[in-house]
Amino acid sequence: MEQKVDTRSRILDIAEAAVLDKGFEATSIEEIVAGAEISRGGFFYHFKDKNALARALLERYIETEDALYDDLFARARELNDDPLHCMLIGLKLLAEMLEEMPKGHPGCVIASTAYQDRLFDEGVRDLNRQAILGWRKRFRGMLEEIAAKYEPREPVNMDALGDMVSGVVEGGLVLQRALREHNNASEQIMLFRTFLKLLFAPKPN
Amino acid sequence: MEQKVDTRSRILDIAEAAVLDKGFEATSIEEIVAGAEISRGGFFYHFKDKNALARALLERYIETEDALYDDLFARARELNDDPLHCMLIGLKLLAEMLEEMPKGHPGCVIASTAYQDRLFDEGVRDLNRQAILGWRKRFRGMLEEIAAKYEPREPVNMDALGDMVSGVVEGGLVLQRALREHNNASEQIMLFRTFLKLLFAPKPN
DNA sequence: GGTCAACTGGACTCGTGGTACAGTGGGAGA
DNA sequence: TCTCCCACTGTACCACGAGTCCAGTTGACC
Repeated sequence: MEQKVDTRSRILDIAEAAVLDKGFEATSIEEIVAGAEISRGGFFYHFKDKNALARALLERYIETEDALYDDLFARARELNDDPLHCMLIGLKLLAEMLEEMPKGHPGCVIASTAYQDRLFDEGVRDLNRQAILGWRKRFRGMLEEIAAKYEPREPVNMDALGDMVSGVVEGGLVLQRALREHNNASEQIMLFRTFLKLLFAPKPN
Repeated sequence: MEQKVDTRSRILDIAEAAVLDKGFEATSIEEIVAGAEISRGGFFYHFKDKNALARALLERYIETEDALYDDLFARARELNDDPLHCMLIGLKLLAEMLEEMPKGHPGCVIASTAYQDRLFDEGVRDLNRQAILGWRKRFRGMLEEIAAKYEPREPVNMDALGDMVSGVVEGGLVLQRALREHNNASEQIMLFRTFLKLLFAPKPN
């Protein structure tokens, strides 16, 4: 039982690193089994095909990402009870976290699968969709709390504003991947933070 | 001579549509030659391998994208000479353009290649990089013009702010791809526009 | 009539995904 | 201690797509 869990998650670890490094299609089962020191048969014992691997990878990724957001904004809330300040602190923490990663954030599995989605079945695509909708809901909730207290200085679509957190992170990750820089995502988050500050700043009367 | 150009760009047309639809790796040479009604030999006569195809695709994409931005902001400038208003009009036009595409924007080749970049050689990756750096320069220039006239209400990193245009578009495209919605990118651009409005709004004294 | 660019078409190699299945080693339960 | 089953190993095999090689064809133009 221990070994089962062990091998399976070892496969996932190796696969995740490889997929984030060079993309799903470019990662061969051969190199995964070599890295995990198992046989090809062993791989197919755990995952019926590459699609099943993709699904497991996505599930795990979304779970840890969600946990990370939970933790981040819980800490922010401890530091300040005001919804706006809590959001601003949370974003700052997120930006710092992204920046502290020595090689930069590995890149988001979401975007990576979104652009290769025909390789996957409907289930995987739906997982992807649900993850983003989940983040929309999460951030939209936080933003509405803010808006209830501080009237926005310009009219905004709250769903879109909630999406902007994911969008800015995804976009930043695309940039830093393509540019081979390492702090674009965190800078983009900080700009979004500035946007929120301006949007919800109390009107000078 | 005519036929050469004709066949080559016919290949590129078919390949571009297929790549944007399902990703580079998922597009087989078989289907490209079937679509273009040529033989496999004919394909390899024009492109020595898939990498050469990717490069040509990227070059063409970047060229048209640049031309589009040129055109868009030239029209915006005609409508209003003030740098801030010109930028705001240009962004509005961009958002409208994205929205008018019936099936939504096909998705950006940049992001798609960024997440599969190990399939390509250094040249293709560099092309990608240069394109984004070009956009950074373009938008940074426009933003500096604005900042010279309207003092920003919050300190911002101008390179990052220039990148935010690309980032917001790329991020929006990732979202609409994954969500299967069709106006996320344009909404994200409109939010960025609101950000600029707030950032450069003249201070009430 | 000869040359060359732009192909066609077929045969072949190689890497990768995926199937099938027989066998094995070790731990848990009877 | 025997048995069973889980978690594999190892091998053989197929399909498919990328890429190579090359011999031959067609049409334009000098």
